[in-house]
Amino acid sequence: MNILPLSFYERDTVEVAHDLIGKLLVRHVDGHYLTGIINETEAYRADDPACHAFKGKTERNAALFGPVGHAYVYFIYGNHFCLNIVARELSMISGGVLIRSIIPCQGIDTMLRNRNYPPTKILTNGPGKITQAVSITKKQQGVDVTKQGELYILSGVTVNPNAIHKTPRIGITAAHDRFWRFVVSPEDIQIPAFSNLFVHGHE
DNA sequence: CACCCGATTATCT
DNA sequence: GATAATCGGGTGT
Repeated sequence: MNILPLSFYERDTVEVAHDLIGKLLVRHVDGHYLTGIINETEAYRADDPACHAFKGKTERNAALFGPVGHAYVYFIYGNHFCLNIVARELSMISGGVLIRSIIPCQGIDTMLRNRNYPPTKILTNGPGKITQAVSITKKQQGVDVTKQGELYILSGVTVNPNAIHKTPRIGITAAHDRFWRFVVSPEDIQIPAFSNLFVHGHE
């Protein structure tokens, strides 16, 4: 179980979005580990009208132009935070991968409390739900997820490529011909019984 | 389960 | 002043 290195994120944004499926998102907060397998992502590339960075750099989207492997967090609809990981080829000026859904693994009790006890099935199946469940706000703006700290990503599990579906991205009208959303149903992810998915720390 | 709609505010024009 | 990479509650099938 290894942390994903910088080089993982220094590739085409769409490729990284695809490859993040099956990886383990780890949030370490208040002495608790809150983790889940990433099962839905979307790519947003600089050359793409749907990307926040398409029209250039602003205060809000600045992190998208920063170093790869760092978090870009934005606030939307007056209520919700959404988590992206900056990823791009060196030739691209910006780009990021929106984490849309995770399968809760560790710290489910805390995540349930953070979300006011919904059915576990819908605990973290949306970008705004994930950030609420694992306590991510703009305080995590720019966090380096290639370093073991408050937020990072581990290698996770292997996913059958045939189980990963490609669709247009959710909630946008621009560039609907780009199938840059990647999703796999929880049933199609094998989580080994005696897996090393459990993250251990000093508690 | 599918669709519809209102809430709520940081950010940009 | 308008907009938004969403959510949850409501209604109807």
